[in-house]
Amino acid sequence: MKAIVDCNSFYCSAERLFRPDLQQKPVVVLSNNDGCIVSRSDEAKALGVGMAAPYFEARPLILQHNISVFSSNYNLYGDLSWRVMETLRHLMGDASKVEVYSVDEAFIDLGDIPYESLFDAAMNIRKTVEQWTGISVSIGVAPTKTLAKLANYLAKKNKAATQCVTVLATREEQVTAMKQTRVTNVWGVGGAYAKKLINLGITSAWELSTMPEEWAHNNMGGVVGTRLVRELNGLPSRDMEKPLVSKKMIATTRMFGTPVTNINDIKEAIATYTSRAAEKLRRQHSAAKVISVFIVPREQNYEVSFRRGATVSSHITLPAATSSTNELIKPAVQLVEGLYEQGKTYKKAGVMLAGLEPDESIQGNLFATGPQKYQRLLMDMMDNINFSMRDDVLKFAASGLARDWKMRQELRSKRYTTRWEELYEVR
DNA sequence: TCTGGGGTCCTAGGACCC
DNA sequence: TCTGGGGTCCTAGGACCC
Repeated sequence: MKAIVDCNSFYCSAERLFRPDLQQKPVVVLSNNDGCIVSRSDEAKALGVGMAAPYFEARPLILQHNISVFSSNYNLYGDLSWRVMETLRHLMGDASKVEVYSVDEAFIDLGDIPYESLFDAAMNIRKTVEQWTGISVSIGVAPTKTLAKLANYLAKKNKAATQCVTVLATREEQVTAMKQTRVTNVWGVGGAYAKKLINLGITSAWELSTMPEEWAHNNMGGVVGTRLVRELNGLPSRDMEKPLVSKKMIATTRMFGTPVTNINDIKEAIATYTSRAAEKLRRQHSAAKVISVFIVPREQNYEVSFRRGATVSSHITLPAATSSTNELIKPAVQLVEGLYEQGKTYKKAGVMLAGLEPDESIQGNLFATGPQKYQRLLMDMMDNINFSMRDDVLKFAASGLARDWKMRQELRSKRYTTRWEELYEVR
């Protein structure tokens, strides 16, 4: 049996942990650039705040009901996430039985716990996590990951009745649950597949489970579709996965705080994103061989598109993989010159590093001269200082000083658990 | 009128996830 | 005026090989 443990309104719960006055009160957390709402407490949901609603649209409602608003505080969420996952690993007694799936979710391998004990086991996990970390979670238990996600969906949907734990151990329980669940709420069914399915008159998870595997293969992304149908039928087709040692791609992309027309501003932003991406690269001891850059212009014709114009991107394959910021900034900034068009207004840009390899296996560059040996030392020193002091004490000149394009983040709480200067104070 | 049968590797793009 | 950011997996199709 497998379980999925999912933190309830994670970002909101994290904010409330240090603001006990907000318990039982409506809270929302915004995406980067304070763009849209990415987490809502139950109270905020009940007041009608939509998921992923643009902040400016939800604002009247927020003011009307005095809902508390926070900008994203990823230092805080990252640290609390780690505490939750550590608790799960401790409870399972074996880290390999816990697969961290996202910042607020983990799959757990419950092994052969007898059916009648599953609910109590899950409840014990739920209560321990809450007691040790202050974060409340919901748990779905079933023979496959997809059914566990479905169980979790039902647990969250009716917290009072389920106490945030749903077990789908028998086939009868699974069928009943699937009949109650719309196909759009199945894990792995997104917008495109949902449209196809509904056109065919398939509206419930159960109906999807009765589709022939061959149909799923031909219409829902090949093996992905086959696996999905099998999982709904209780046949495990997605194993527990080993923790990913290192990422296969690293991206840093941001909306601009205000739209940008000047190429130098874009270059500064790209240089800054490249520095950030290179930090991530070094943290996982990788080096990148491919760097790509994209910029997104604002749509000129507002009638046609409410969002953005066509993204333009291009990439360069480097002669040798590298993890040093200055070697990456140069090609990145060059790419901007090829993409930028005079007279256009841009609203977003990003850098992606790919072709990643372990940094100890970088092929020696035949033409390397003395100073290159010290690159790594220099980078390590920069990373250490930037981490222990405040962000970006040390940076490359290409990143700029004024940074008019920097994203908005006006309502961020303190980084209570990761910065000494921002510790919680008790008077 | 006729035009093999395998392979591999790479990239772009679609779909999904939280 | 204002709509996020960071990932993964899979497939199709082209280039190239013998």
